[in-house]
Amino acid sequence: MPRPLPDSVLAVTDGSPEQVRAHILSAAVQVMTRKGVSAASTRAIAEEAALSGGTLYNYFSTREELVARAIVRHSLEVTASIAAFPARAGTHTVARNLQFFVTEAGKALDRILPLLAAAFADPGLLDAVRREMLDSFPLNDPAAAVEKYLLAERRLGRVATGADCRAVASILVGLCHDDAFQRHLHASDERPTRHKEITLLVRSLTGTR
Amino acid sequence: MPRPLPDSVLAVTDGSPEQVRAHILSAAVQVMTRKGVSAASTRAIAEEAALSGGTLYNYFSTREELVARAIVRHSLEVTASIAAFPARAGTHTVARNLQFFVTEAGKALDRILPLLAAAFADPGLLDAVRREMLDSFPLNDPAAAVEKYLLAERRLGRVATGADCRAVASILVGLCHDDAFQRHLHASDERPTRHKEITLLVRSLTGTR
Amino acid sequence: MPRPLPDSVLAVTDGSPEQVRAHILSAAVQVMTRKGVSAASTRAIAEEAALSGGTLYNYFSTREELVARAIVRHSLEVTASIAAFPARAGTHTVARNLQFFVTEAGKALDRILPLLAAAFADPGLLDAVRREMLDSFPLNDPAAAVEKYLLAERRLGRVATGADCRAVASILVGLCHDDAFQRHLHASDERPTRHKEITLLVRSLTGTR
Amino acid sequence: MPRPLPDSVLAVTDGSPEQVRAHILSAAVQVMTRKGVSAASTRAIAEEAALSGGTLYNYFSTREELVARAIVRHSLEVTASIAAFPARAGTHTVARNLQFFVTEAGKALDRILPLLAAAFADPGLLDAVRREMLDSFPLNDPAAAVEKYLLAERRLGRVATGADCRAVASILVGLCHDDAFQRHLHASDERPTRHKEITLLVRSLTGTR
DNA sequence: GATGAATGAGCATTCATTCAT
DNA sequence: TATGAATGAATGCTCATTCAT
Repeated sequence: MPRPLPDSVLAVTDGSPEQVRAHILSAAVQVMTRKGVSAASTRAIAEEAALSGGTLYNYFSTREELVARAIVRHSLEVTASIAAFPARAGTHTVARNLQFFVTEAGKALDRILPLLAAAFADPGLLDAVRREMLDSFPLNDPAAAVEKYLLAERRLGRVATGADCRAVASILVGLCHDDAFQRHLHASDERPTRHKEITLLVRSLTGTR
Repeated sequence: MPRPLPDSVLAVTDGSPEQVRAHILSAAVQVMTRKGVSAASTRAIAEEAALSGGTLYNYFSTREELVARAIVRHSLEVTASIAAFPARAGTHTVARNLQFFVTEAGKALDRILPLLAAAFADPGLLDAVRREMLDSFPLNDPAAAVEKYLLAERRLGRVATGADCRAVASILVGLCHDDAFQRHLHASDERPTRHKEITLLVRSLTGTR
Repeated sequence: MPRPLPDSVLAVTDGSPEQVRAHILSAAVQVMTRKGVSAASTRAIAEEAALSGGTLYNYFSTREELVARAIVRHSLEVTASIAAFPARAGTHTVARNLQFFVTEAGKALDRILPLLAAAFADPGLLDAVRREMLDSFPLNDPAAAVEKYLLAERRLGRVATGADCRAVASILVGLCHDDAFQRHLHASDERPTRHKEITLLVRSLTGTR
Repeated sequence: MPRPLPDSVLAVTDGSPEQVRAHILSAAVQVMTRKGVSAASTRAIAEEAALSGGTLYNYFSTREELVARAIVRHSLEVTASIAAFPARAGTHTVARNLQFFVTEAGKALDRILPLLAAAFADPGLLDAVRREMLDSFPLNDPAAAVEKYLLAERRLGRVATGADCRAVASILVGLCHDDAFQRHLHASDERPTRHKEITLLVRSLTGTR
């Protein structure tokens, strides 16, 4: 019988469907990152959002849709900083910038991986995530950001004209994925610097021997 | 009606504990790959194995142990062929061999990724997988296999003396991980050839420009 | 079909949480007294209450809590009449009143004993019962009621000044326990009158020989 | 396929059905007293007896029969010492002897009560226990032992001729039951001496005021 | 006889979803 | 429109019992 949204919700939203939806998604992200995706039951999300369980269904049609949307939204937020990477062109050294990317992308992946892993483990959820990604496009494409950065450096003359920027970008992102994968698999906190690989790539980019 | 294993099980095993255990693990892998790890309930596994639910517990002490063992065992089987990769040293061309590796490792990863992802999504299961991996050591380490291959090529003179074989191996494996990740995330069947990246790596290996 | 309580439940409650809780507790008592505490599974209780199994958990957090509460509540109800016993002081004869107590307490114990026995047999349940008893205090203490009655009789002059009322009360309650125990152990319906023991006690109380 | 009983069993029995049965009952008693009746699964009993689970069914037709028999046997053993009580007639003082009885019977009841409680909680088991008791008759009847003791004292002149020995015996046993009951219900280790009640009884026995 | 694996009903509990209020 | 109680299927796991060997 109680009609208005609880005060605690109105305190952080204007009560509009969009904002309430966003509020619920934030709650879902909170729960998922704190306790894991499997702990993100509708009850837990509703509690975190300070809403009744039934209310969720006024904003999302199933738990799957809600969780998928939360995963994608969180991924977008976490990778947002990557969009700024091309702006580093011309600053520091190329090697140091690539190193920086590996470190930052690594941190971002650490936060995303558990959520995407949960999606990979559940075909229905994975489908929902895919649908959601299509709607949310363009996703932050890390390889594209790196390529953009390298092309800028090429224009600045800090990278050889013939360098295959796309290939180097792909490789760099691959390294990040590998690192995150290994870290999770072996419960390691070590964050490899990838010095040697970056050196190899820089040589390739600059044409030095 | 308690005693003999059902005919359907005896048809594919000799009834020995080892084979029954393997049969159950196969059933678990079947279910997990077909329906996702989250659908691999004890009931579903028992049904797939054509066994009663209680019987599972004569062979495994918890569902977690059973699933973890199935994941690790499947991973070992799928990556077994990688151990043979170093033997390609001296055959074909280095580029073609690396290409071959990317393709084969990609196929293997496609089969493993969903299972490992499920482990990543469930802390308890991940722990069990780690324990299981320790028992099953040595795991097939793809980067080590590639490095071994490259070192052999260097001995054969097909790779420059100064080439950083370890770094190239790391990069190659990173590419594979990235490919598999992208493929799963986007439900793609495309298998990128990674021609350009391999070219870059070969140049680095041979010291050509 | 999720929402309203079934008609059969609304027929005996007003639908308020307190009454539904009481209804569930009654169902639990029914099952326990009819089939034994070991048969009081959540399913059986839910069925007796004409509710879905999950609904129980909206009113009690575990089966143990539910069963313990049912046991204590039932015990309180059954022993409620004992609180009125002291009011008999001055009426009838002391012997007849003690006889009356033995009979009434015996009937009450017959209904309680199997439930308390079940608690004795299950450490976890026993703990829960103890906790519940603390909350429900003051429990009806039969010995205290008898002592209170005897002290009143002493004030009225129907019991000798030097009589040890506490000791007599203890003894009387002990007789009741013994009777109930024997009755249950031997599936007997016989209700011993305890004439001779009461005579002995009355002599002690009145100082007659 | 293994035919003979395991060595560990043959080490403590002669392999005859009676002794094997007794061995199994001992194992059951061990488990029940150590872990509680609810932990006395057939598996646990078989393990304690160092026998295969199926073997139990060559000696007992159901778990219920086995457990009931173990309970009754244990009760007989524990109360065996009571048979010796009448021999105390003429020694010490009557009061002290009654005190001794209360203490000893209390200890015995503490060991029996959890087992009988479990039986009271489960109608099927209780029936089995009753059947078993009929077969095992005569049970050690504590009240009868006390009465026998008191009659002997009467013959010795330490108890008045007119004393109602039967009634006093009943009362004393009732006190023991009550004590055990209270102890279990309140998780108490206190063992009340029952000084005042015994004094009352002794006065009744000796005709003193 | 002794074995121990197979059985499947049974257990307490959780959960996404619904819908009368 | 928000609520929160009702639902009942599903979960991992245990257990007494059977019976081919």
